[in-house]
Amino acid sequence: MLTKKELIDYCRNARENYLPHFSIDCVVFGFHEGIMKVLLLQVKNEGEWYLPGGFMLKKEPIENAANRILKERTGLDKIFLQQFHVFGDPERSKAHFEMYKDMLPASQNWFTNRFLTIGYYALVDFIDANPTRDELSVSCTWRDLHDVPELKLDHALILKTALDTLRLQLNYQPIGYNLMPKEFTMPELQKLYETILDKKLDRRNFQRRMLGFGILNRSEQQRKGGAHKAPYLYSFNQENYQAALKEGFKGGW
Amino acid sequence: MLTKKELIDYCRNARENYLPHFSIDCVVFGFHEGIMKVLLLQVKNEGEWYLPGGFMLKKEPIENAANRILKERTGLDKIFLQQFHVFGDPERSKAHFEMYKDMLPASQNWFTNRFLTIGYYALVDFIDANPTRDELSVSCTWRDLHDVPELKLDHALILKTALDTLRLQLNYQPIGYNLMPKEFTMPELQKLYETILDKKLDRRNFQRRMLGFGILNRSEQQRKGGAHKAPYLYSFNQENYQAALKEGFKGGW
DNA sequence: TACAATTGTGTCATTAATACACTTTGATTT
DNA sequence: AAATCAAAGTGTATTAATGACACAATTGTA
Repeated sequence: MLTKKELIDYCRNARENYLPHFSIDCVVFGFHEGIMKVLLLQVKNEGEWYLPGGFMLKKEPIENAANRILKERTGLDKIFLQQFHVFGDPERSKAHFEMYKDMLPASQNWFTNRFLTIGYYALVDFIDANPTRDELSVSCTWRDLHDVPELKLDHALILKTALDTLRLQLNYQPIGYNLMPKEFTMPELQKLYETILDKKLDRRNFQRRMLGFGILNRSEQQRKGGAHKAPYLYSFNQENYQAALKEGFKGGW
Repeated sequence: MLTKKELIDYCRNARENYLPHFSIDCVVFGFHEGIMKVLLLQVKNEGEWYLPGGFMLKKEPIENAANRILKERTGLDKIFLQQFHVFGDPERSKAHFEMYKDMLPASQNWFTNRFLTIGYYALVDFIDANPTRDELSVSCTWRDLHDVPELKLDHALILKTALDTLRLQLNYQPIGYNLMPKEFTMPELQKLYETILDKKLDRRNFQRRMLGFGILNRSEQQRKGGAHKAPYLYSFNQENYQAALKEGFKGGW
């Protein structure tokens, strides 16, 4: 919770620079070696958690704002980022900013505004990220997806919707480009899918299907050094990958 | 184009009632007997066309606003309505409201605001609808999807995105509930799909697949009176239909 | 040198999708 | 009343995709 002075400064700055009534919330999914986490921030003095988010500069494209917010929290740039829904329940933020209600008159109080939030989800390799808290939080950390604490506002709904959308997306979009190292093995890629879907897949059928998409190049080299049979290395075929991102995989009608 | 007096009234009313910077645009697809149209309005004195849209009351849920706008333009209620994207290019409305720039100071001029628009698409039977113009338009009419005039703002992009989303949706969502009469024949339903996809489908394979979804009940009766063999009548199985709307049809992983 | 663990590859059975062909029916024509 | 036409019902052979499963190959370790 902010002090009155902090609140005044925060609100003045916000009113000057940001488009009112809009916020952006990012569900940042972090992957690495079969682990899936989500980036969360913890509110100062309260212990509650929330999704990384922020506001849009008055003349900033939405996409840029989402990228900027993501860069501020993770240091990462040019990552997979996708708008998936707008959450606009008029009461969505009311209860959570009650405490600021009497500190400032409503006309100056940024937090008593109604906010609609545009949900984005991002996929990153959490090894590359450098989680950085914002001015309202005490910490910014990766949390295991199976161990997500209570979230404030409607952020639990936002997270769930993002996950549902991501899983649906797997059916007609390639993923993995900046989640995997340049070269990776098929079992490694499979682990990514299993992690997102939270279920085991058959090794052989996975390989067949994945190769069928035509977005992988197999290197002549193999990954030596493991304790067992050396797996082949693959990389994404950029041309086909980008094409598939646009066109989507086959599908239905 | 509005006169100065009209502009002043319009802006005063808007500022009092609506949430600034937000608009909603609806792509209303109208179907009937194998014809697919889209609802468009024509600007007063200009001839340009645009999608039905409007603003959100200060405390109104987004969904309600979209429904309200749709009801105002079509008289229809409780129809399939789905949010699909937010369009937020900071310059998206600039050029189109140039003419109002000098009529009113920016602080009072609703149109010089930056607007982000939330795109919804709706599916209706255009026989049921009663197209009604809004105060900025001279007419509100159904236009054949193959004969869409030049649209103002980014409405051509919005329309295209809606259509792409709808076609994708067909793969994992049932549609047709308020587009078909209570009872309909399989060829009639097929025509709906063909119209949306803009391509011919095989009669026999369509039937097999559609029945496989399990959302249809076949009536004992047949539709007599046609010039040829009497087709069976089907209706949607509400329980399964609603379930499929929520769960989606099977699909991939 | 045998072993354990992991990867590569293949096959069979089942299901889904595609491409067709023939029969049935009911009004219309002769 | 019989023949005809056009639309609808139903079926089948072929191909492709998916799911379930088995075995051989490789590599470091015991």
